Amino acid sequence: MQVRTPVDFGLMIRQARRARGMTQQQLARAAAVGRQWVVAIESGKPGAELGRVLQTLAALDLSLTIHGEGIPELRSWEKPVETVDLSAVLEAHRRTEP
Amino acid sequence: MQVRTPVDFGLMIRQARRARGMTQQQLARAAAVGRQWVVAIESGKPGAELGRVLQTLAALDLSLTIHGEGIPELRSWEKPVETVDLSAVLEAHRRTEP
DNA sequence: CTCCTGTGTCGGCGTTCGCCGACATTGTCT
DNA sequence: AGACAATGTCGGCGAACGCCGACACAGGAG
Repeated sequence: MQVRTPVDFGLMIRQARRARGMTQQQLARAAAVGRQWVVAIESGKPGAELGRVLQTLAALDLSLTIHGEGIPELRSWEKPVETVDLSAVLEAHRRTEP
Repeated sequence: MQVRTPVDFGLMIRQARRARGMTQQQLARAAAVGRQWVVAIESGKPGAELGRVLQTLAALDLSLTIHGEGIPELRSWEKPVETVDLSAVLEAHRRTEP
């Protein structure tokens, strides 16, 4: 789901919170923010501080992805391990030493 | 690319800005924020306000995606148009009226 | 009906943000 | 060498943030 505005964040957070059966109070504790702040962010407050937003997303186990020109698809440590065709390697080896 | 912390946002924004050959000043103008603010966000300021961050991402033509349990994959208006096998439809029609 | 929970709003307070102007530093030109 | 652009940092100021306590208003459960 794409997010373009603070309101989008609000809707997503509320939706995820409800889906987990959490109350605003519980989410606030889990994210280490005030309950009021949760009310504010869920209503789409544009002035909300980035750090707390990310804390909240983490508390809800939500993940954020960014993409566009000049942005790699994955982080270096997220890169899948290079795959190898083991059979081909063994076959090649057998040919060298029958 | 996944973003978890304000620093991640900073790195991505800087990378995208450079990829577009923009200066901090230009980005600041395009995003309607102060040049200093760009310096701050690129260094990963956690207190940065959400609204400006989104403005900046938009100015760089970057898109944010959120996913997790309870979050739909697409917005309603983003749902791909239902595909139809035109050939099958025509074929079926031919069978009814040869 | 009453009690309780969940949510939204108010005022107050201390902290922090964001903008501006100015300066220092670095790297790249001629 | 000097000149210039780009970046990062400082202080000051007004505005907004976020937390707290308290209250009002549904909505259910007893």
